[in-house]
Amino acid sequence: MATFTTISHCSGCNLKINLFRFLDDEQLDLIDQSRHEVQFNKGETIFKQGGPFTHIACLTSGLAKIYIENYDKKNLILKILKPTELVGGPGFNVDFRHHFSVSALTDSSACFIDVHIFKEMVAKNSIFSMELIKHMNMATIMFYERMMSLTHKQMPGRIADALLYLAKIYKNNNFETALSRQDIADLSAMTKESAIRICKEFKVDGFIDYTGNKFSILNEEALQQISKTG
Amino acid sequence: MATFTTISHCSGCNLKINLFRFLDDEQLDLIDQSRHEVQFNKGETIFKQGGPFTHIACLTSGLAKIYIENYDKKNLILKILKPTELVGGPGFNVDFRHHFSVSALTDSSACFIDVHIFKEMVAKNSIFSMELIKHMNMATIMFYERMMSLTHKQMPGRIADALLYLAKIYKNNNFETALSRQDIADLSAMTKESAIRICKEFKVDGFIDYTGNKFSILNEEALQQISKTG
DNA sequence: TTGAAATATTGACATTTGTCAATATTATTA
DNA sequence: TAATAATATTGACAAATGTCAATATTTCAA
Repeated sequence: MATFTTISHCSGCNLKINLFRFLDDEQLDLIDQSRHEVQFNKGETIFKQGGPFTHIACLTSGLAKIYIENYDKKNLILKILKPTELVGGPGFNVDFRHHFSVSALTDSSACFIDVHIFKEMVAKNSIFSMELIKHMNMATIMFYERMMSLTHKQMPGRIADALLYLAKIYKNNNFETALSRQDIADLSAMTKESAIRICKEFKVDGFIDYTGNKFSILNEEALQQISKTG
Repeated sequence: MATFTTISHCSGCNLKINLFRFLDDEQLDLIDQSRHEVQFNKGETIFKQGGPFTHIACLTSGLAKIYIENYDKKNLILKILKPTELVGGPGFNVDFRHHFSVSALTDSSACFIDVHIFKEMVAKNSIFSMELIKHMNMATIMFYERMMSLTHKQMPGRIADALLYLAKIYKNNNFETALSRQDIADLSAMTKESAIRICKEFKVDGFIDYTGNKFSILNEEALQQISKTG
């Protein structure tokens, strides 16, 4: 079960969060008063697609996946969330519902900030709102790349992208991933069988190696090339 | 060649543009002074991907496509732009470059607004900035749907989506489209041959009819169903 | 009006990708 | 620890999709 705890103060944490740099002390206090931290176990849902958008979350530890759920079972992972990234969603100022789900890939903790208070910050602090817009636009730019990768590359290119992305997430070409094979498939818009097969090919070709969930990228240039070729 | 003209005043036009409702008269005047209108011939480029993002555009007549260009030749049409929609892009507040191209599908005209002035409006008018955020988020929500359609549906589902989208653009189930078959393919993330084949199937099945670029949706429910089924 | 040039259509075929079922491996719990 | 469930892997096959080439049709300019 998710449990509640309290950590010191936002100000100790906020330096890492790009956006909150732009709040003054008073505003930061206001956020600090309203926030609360929640612990999540691996697999637990942080935001549920379709559910009410009452809080912005900041992942403070662990790893989470942001994904769109489908009528059938085919999910699409939009992004892997790592500390100390913020997650809200496009329901902000629209319908205040979640348009994706977020769930913990590992035991995690997240700070929740009341969206009304967040909204007030945006309305009252124009520097903050300009930065929020920048933040949203950067997400959109990444999203465009994602879209091109998923719609215009064949499976090897998409798996190469996924592996390079994971290496970036883990900040290392050797990483033990919390993602299942199905997650890797959901990140690459293909079936898990296909994802497994392409990974195996890369392994046979000597571009990567792995045992279980421990991956090593042995030839990053080759993967970059495959990513480009599509 | 594109030519310059002048029309009366923004205030005559702004009622139709959701966003500009939230500017006061003074701000509207400021925009009015800086704006200029340009005529585009069919096929001409309005914004070029990679180029400098100096102006926001508002399509005042005609139809345009917003698309991402690829290293090879495979473009992806993100959306069809119709009057009187605004187009800027995610380069705003980020790198002030265009991350997609926009080109006229028919002879068109567009008003250009200096992005510095636009930015000032956003910074100075919090209602306007909140609405801009809403506007951006609505685009993102539509984009998510697009992404799921393109990555998780098979070709018939994607073509059904494209045809239903076009009917919405033209506000009629009978329309003569300015899109080429290649455009329809670029909207559906497939080759033009495949797009043609699926359209033909729909025609044989009696769901649609067409001659040249004149399309009729005869059985919208069937298309909706195919869209759902994937 | 006529002849390029561009666009659209079709068919044959190869390739890519998904499906399904069988089996192996790993994690979890009684 | 053994049994069970969940996850991962593999192979055979079917279905979906792209490629290429040939031909038809339309558009546009001289």
